[in-house]
Amino acid sequence: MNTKRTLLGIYHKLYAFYGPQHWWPGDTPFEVAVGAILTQNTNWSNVEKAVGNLKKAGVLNAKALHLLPHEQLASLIRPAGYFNVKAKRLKYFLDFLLHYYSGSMKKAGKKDTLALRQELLNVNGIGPETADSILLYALDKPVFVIDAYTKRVLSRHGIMQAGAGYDEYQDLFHQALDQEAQLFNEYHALIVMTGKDYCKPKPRCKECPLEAPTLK
DNA sequence: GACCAGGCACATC
DNA sequence: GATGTGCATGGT
Repeated sequence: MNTKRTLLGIYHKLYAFYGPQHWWPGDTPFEVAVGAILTQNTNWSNVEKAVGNLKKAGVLNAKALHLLPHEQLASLIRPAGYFNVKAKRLKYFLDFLLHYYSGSMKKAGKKDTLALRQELLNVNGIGPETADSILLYALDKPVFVIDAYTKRVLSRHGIMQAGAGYDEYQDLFHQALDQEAQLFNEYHALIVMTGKDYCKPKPRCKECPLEAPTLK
């Protein structure tokens, strides 16, 4: 099987069907990074409410957010769910960003990509998907983001084994595609779009594998 | 009322 | 190393 051709074929099909996605919805790199933490296992519309609260309160910047007491921060991001956990995770990220990069995403973006990725992974509350979302969507680095949808779509089509890990999925895209942030940006966003059309795998589910209409 | 959503850390085996 | 569990709101 020619993986490169397969992945490019899927990309073009999705792009033709859905069109450009213009991700990530966020005004600044910092807002994108905050959104990446808030969206963990959460519907985006809930994240929008939380981000809206932060904006309305005038605290959507590293220093102000860092000064906010836990209870106030948790209260503002409540609509995003897991608000106590996410308040802590935001604080850990802010500790990191302020300490090493003076709170500046722009400064962080000047660091070597793989080195910065490792630094982000060392922050409690930032795992591979969140780190890569920040690198790609906030800092425009060519790092492919793997999420539950990516795994579902690729495994459902037999391109990857269902049990494969994050790095295996990511390697597949990195090896098959040109290292272009814009391509990775659009492709992952399109996978999320079509991924919503795939049923979540369940034990004894007779509908699986279900192919999304766009890929048939 | 059940299920799902753009995860992650931690405990336990 | 693999598996299970807690975290929580809001839409369908």
